Amino acid sequence: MHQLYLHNTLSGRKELFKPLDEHRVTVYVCGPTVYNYVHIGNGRPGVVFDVLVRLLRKLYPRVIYARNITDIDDKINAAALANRESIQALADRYTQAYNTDMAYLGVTEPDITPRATHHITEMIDMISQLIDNGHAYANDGHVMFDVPSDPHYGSLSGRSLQDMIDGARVEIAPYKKDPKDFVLWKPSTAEQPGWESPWGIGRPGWHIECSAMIRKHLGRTIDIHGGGSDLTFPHHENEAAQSRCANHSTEYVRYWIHNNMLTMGQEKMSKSVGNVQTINALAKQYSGEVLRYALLSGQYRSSLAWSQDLVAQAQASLASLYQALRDNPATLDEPLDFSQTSIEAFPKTVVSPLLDDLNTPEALAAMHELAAELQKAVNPEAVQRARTALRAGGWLLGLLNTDPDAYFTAGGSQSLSNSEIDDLIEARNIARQNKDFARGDQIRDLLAAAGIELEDLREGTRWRRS
RNA sequence: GGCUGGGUGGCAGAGUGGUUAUGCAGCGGACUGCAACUCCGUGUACACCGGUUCGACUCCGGUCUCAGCCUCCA
Repeated sequence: MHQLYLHNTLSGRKELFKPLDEHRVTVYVCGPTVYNYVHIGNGRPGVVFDVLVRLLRKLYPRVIYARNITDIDDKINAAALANRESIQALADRYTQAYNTDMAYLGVTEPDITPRATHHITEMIDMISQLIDNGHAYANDGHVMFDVPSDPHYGSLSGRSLQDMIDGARVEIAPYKKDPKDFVLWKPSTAEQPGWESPWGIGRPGWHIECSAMIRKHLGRTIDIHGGGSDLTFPHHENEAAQSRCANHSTEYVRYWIHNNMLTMGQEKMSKSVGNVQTINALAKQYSGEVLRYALLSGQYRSSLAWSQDLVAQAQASLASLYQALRDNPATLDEPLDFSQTSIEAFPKTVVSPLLDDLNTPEALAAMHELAAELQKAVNPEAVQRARTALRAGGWLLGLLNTDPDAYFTAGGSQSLSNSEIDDLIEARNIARQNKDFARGDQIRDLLAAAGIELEDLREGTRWRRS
């Protein structure tokens, strides 16, 4: 039996994962607010939870994975205003861009991608229930969640109400009964997007969308809720409080999983700091798998130092895995899609670290061991066995999805074409046969200058773009 | 100030009470006309100070230090 252990923010420790219903495992991850291109830091939860879901699907017959799109937000309003375009057009454009970026990183599409604007009714219903339950109050067009009414408030982020009073920077507003109360609904002006509600034309607060969409699509208690560690407080704390109170349930999320941040130098990569690298921009220089490898090179709960060096190392590391596949071609037809393959058929050395709180660095280390085995395989059976193991492990991590030859020769449209390269290689080999090594080296230098590296093998000359 | 989590070799990054993960980079060798690819070999580590222990990088205490959250944020 394969047992999955996950670090649960709720308990602060690693726990054995046991879903509420083995036949219906529910996962929700906080997606982006769509007002701009997302940065590579936003890509981390996308990739991490993609690996988790791939693994869960091997362990359980049915997994329902939802990742939301936040398309109501004051930053969206501001960006649309600045661009002089409609809020919806802007949100749609960046939703599209986000989907493109995630696909580039090899992230499998979630089963459900709920959008906040499509769930206003559900949010209003939930807010009404909170008012009826005595956990929320309407005041001056606002509806506020009554934090002191929730006895469990603070249980997720591990802070007491007293902790929060110390040095609190919460906004004190006249419509709040308690400074910690947070907004469920707020009034909109004519320029702001607004919806009819029992409290006037307005729009929802930040946290309520997740609560309402989870209840609608996944249920009152879900197994896993993921997101960045910077969402733990206040977002997830508030979300959990309102869901517990609205659902009359003590258990909202069984396992809270939070990924740590990417850093630039010593500091967190963050839009507000401005030290971000968008996936869109990185995609012009690096393949999606390289970026994905770089993201997986650190365990998700550790911060990861993002740098050009890191990506370069990821590129070289990934190339060595592909090189093993390229050096040892398949001896028979092999599958590339392992989505239907049973967990037993995957290499244990890759699966075991993943079952232990998604230890992707150790899983990648195992991948390199498998690549070394492949390089040293002495007969066709051993080659095929090692290849299959490497491919399967790669599938679980979302890597090695490309044909190795294509991986090394793709791209570089602005330099030499493949046929030009082939012609030059042929000319060089003729020169070499005639012992005209000066001419041969001249051609090799010419190709090197164009970013083409040659590898003379027994079977012939092979090339790759550097 | 409160709450979290860290400090590992040139870089990234796992892990373990006693056999120097892994990758990238470096160095030596084999292969090669020379290279590249590949293979073989190889060096540099566990912030600091105490304690527990036959033995600690790993456990405990303290010090210094870094980051995250407490405001939007993946």
